[in-house]
This record gives sequence, C-alpha cells and structure tokens, in this order.
Amino acid sequence: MARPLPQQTTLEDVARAAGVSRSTASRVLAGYGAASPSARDRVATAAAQLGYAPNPAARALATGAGVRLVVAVAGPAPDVLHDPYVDRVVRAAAEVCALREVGVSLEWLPLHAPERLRRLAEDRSVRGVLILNTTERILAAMPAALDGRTVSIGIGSPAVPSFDVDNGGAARTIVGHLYESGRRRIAMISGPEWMPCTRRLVTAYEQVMRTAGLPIRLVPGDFTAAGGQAGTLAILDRWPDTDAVFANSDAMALGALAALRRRGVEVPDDIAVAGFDDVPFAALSVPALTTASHPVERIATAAVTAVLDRARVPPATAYPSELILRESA
Amino acid sequence: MARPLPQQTTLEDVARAAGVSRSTASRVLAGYGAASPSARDRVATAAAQLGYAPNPAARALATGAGVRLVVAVAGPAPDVLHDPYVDRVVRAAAEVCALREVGVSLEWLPLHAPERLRRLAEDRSVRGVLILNTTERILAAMPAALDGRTVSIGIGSPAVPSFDVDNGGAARTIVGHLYESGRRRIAMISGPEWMPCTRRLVTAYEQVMRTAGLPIRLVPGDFTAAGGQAGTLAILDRWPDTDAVFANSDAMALGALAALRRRGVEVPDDIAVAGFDDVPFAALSVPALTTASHPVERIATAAVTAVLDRARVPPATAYPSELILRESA
DNA sequence: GTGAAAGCGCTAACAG
DNA sequence: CTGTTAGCGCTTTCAC
Repeated sequence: MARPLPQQTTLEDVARAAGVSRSTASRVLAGYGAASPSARDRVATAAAQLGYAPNPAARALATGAGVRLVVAVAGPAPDVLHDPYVDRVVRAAAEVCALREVGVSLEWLPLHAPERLRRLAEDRSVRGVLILNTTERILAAMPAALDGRTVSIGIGSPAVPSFDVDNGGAARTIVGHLYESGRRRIAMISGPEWMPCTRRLVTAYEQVMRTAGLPIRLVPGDFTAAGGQAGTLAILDRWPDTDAVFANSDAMALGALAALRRRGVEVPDDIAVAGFDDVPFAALSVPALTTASHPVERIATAAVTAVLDRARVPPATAYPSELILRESA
Repeated sequence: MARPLPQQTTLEDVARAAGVSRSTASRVLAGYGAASPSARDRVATAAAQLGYAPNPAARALATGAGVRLVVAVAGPAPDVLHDPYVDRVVRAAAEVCALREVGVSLEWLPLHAPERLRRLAEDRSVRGVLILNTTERILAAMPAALDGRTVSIGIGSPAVPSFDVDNGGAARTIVGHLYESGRRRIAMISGPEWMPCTRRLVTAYEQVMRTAGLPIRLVPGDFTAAGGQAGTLAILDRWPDTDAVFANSDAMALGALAALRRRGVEVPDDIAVAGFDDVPFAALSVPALTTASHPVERIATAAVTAVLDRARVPPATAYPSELILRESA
C-alpha cells in the first residue's frame, strides 16, 4: 500500500455536518434530484466550510463513468503523435480536464487496425474518447459501446459528433485571395493522402480553379518542410510559369520558401506562397508567411467539454479559419 | 446514471475461472504476497484468456493511489500554460501515462501562491505531480503530503527529485563555441527573471566571459520573439561593436535575426546569433539558427515514469544538451 | 498458501 | 422530500 494520504473530508463528513444523510448530500451536490431548500443550503454551507472535494475515483467506480479522456490519434505509424498540432490539442484537453479532475492520455490509433477502439470501449477507466485525424474507416469501425462518449476533431458520423475547421471554406478563402491579388497559375501542395482533410482542401481548390477556368496544378506533400521543398521543386519543373503556391501546411510553406530562395525566385514578386495553420514562426519567416489561422484550442476545448459533459451537441460544428495576411502572398 | 457500459471481465471472473478466491487472484496479479506456483499459473492463464484489465478507478479507490498526474506549471500568470514547451511536456506525459491507464491534467501554479499545492496534496485523485518552472519558493512550500509523489523538471530539493537539462553546461558550450569561432564581444539576452534557469545561464555566461577576460553584456528578455528584437536593439545601442548575440531561447533568437536584418547587419558575418531550445523552425530560418537541443521528451518521460512508479531516483538527474551547429553562428 | 470479510467514497434505486 | 440499502471492483488485514 502506498503511504496513506492525509485524511480528506468525505461526503459522509459533509452529510454529518449538515445533519442530513449521505444520499441527500450527494443529491444536493450533484445538483439534480429532490432536496428541500433548507437541506440544500445546509449541505452547501457544510461542503464549503469543510472544503469538500469529491473523490473522482469513487464517483467513477459508482457510476461507471471513467476517470480519463483518451486522445486517440489516427495515423499510419506511431509517430503521428509527435506533431505540434497534437501537442496543442492534448494541452488544451488537459487544461479543460483539470477542471473536472480527470486526466488525459494519448494513444496512437493505427489506421488499419481501428478495432483497437474496442479496447477503449471496454476499458472502464475511459470516460471519453477524442479522435484526431478521423477517417471514414475508423468511423465505420466505431464500437457501439463508445456511442455518446466519443467526439472527433475532423469528420464525424451520426454516432460521433464532429468539431472541425471549415477546411473547404478556408481553402477557398486562400485560393480566392491569391486569385484576387492577380495570380492565375496557382499550384497546390496537398497533405497526406490518407487524411480526410486533404480531400476537402483538394476539392475546394479544384472547384475554385475550375470555376475560374484556371489549370489545376496539384502535387502531393506530407506536411513536412522537406516535403514542401520537394513539392515546390516538382512544381517549378512541371509548370515553370507558376505564379503562386498554396502549401497545405505552414511547415511545407516554409519549405517552399526555402526552395524558392535557393532557386533565386522572389517571393512574393515572382511567386506568391501561402501556408495553412499559422504556426508560431510563420510570422517570423522571410518573407513572413500569409496563412490561415485555426482556433485549435477553441475546437479542442469544445470537443472535450462536450464529451465530458455528455452534452447533446449538433452532429457537426464548423469553426471558421482566419486569413492571416502577411508578406508572402 | 450514464448508459451502462458493456460488462467487462472483472477480477471476480478471473478468480472463478482459475478456481481461486478473489484475494488470491489479486495477490498473484499484484505480483507480491504468497501464492502457490499452481495458483499463480492458473490465475495468469485465466487473466490472459479473459483479457482481464484491472479497473484503475477501483484500484485507486481501494489503495488511495490516485488516477491522474497533474502537470503544474509555475508562473506569474495563467498564460505560462500556453507555451510549446509545456505542450511537449504534457504530450510526452500523456503518452507515458496512457500505458498505465492514468491521465494527465494541466494546471497553472501561481508563483506567489504556492499554497495551491496543498489542494493537490489533499486531492485523492492525484497520483503524482510534475512541476515545471520550479522555483525555490515553491520547493519551500511543498506540502509533506506530496513527498514521494512529486518530481520537478527544473530545480529540485531533497523531497522533490529534479530532472533537468544541464543548463549551465549548455550555456558554456554555446558561449565557448562563439569564443572559439573568434567572437570576443558576446552579448546575452536572458530569460525572465523569476525562472531559476535564467540565473544558471547568466552565471555560466558570466563565468566564461570573466575567465576569458571579456566584457559582460547582458540584457533581459522574456522568451518571446518581440523581446528578442527589443533586446537586440538595446544591445546594438549600448554596445555597437558587439559581434555575437546569445539569446536564451530560439524565439528570442529568431527575433534577433529579424532585428538585425532590419538594421542591415549581416548574420553571421557581422554578428553571430545563437539560440537555445532547437524549436522545429530553427532549421528553417534565414540564416538557419545555431542553437542547443534539449531532450525534453526524454526528460519528461523519465520524470513521469519515476513519479508513477514511485521509483527511488537520485535527487537530481542532469541531461546533456546538444550543440546544433547551423549557419547563424 | 488461501479465503472470508471489511471497506475505499460515492451513487442510485427504492421505500417511506 | 428524505433516509435506507446495496453495490461499483479492487486491495488488504486476519484467521484458518
């Protein structure tokens, strides 16, 4: 046995001090269930005086509610966890969870083994699951036991509410901006194929371009700076007259900037470059990066709050992204 | 009551399948306490077959061990939580914790109200505490009830083991490198005054400079890019012949680069610039930033593992930082 | 070496 | 509106 912790005030103590039964105290503190104003009052006072704080473990055991929120990040390999975006989500989640005395744990969800979710479904310590990089396949494999305690930052389903940036709208805004500033031969470096958001960005880009009667110039990327450099060189090779590059992540955009500099191409004079994400250093690059900013923390907070409170939420909540105009486009 | 979760296999089930009592099964699974080889074997088999996983909440309730790890970040204001460094630590912690089915929550620890720790000490859901930006004052205010379940990334005390980068050594390496590459008028932009690591970097810098008979040129910074710009301008003003700037964070170094560019100063030809941290974009700046890389994830993992396992660890573990030579110095 | 029994702190029927 | 009662799943004395 671990060294005993200092005796903490328990619900029993509160009840005794308030002169009611434990159940009544429980009801009052829980907020629902019947309770006379006087009882309600005495319990509240006693709890405040004694500095009562419920024991989450006991509560979890009694209700079967679970004590932790699992952030499950889908991806082809465990290294998807090592991404500043994941860091931001986990941090926001850990902050929200702290208020409710629950903790966050972080796991990789193999793209091709969505049955791993079953383990989470059966684990009674799991209060809720937040899925990142959600794919159709994962949604299809979602165990029913997870219904009502799973949310997605990304695509959703009837059983899994979605909280996400309006990626399509954001892409249209960026491409629209490039168009309005006179660019006509706009290339795009997309993200990894397996990510659903990639498709949405690609579709939005293609729509805008086709509507404007402009050529599609699309090369695949991988969200890394190296990938951005490679993609940019590929674009320069295939379509030398390109006058704008929309990289679907800031890391790739920064890579694009590096590649162009090395080639002696002036940004934005010869070629405009736009990124996506607004990472901290997008403002510090040379030239400073025009990009789209996403309220990641706000989204994560809303998603986590929804799952912790078992709130009824709309099947999909879209968050606007903001165009951040700087020097590069 | 939340919708009932699917029935999970419980210790009772395992015991029944193994033909022993719950207590015996518990002992076997816990690993200590007496048990005949045969019982030991049957229980292990049954547990494996049934895919038994203990319920952490129940265990926590029975042992009083707690179900979450709190990452407490010391600082003057709640916004200390919003820092990529904190994100990295929390993410690493959440990854390690997942293996033990515990969660992480993140809290601000007011610099001037270390008594907040008492709340954590009394909270029976808290399995352990990881303190960031630890100060002497906080160590002094540490409740005894937290002994044995608290670790620090930063300075430590007899009661609180420390896991930290050898900041002094790292600073000596950086300043030494500047010296060896011929710089003699080396200025430093330090971090916030209240952070203990600031003092260590300052001391190391001063030692090296004094030993070499060189002038001390120190300006305060705040770890932000804006602060780095301001600090650099101040340095240029006060000591126009400065030939190197050591910014105590990459953000400040990047700010320094921006300020110097604006002033038409060539880096590294006129002035060398070195950073500290090796953030992802240090490699992408122009010129690419020479800096020191710290094994943040490794440190966090070790610290969290130590506190979760109640391991006996040395009072202080120092991790080496690595000099990352790039273009700026 | 093993099992019976008590209890961790809380919630939620269910009678009154 | 309130108290009684029965657990949630696990650990841990303490007799046998």
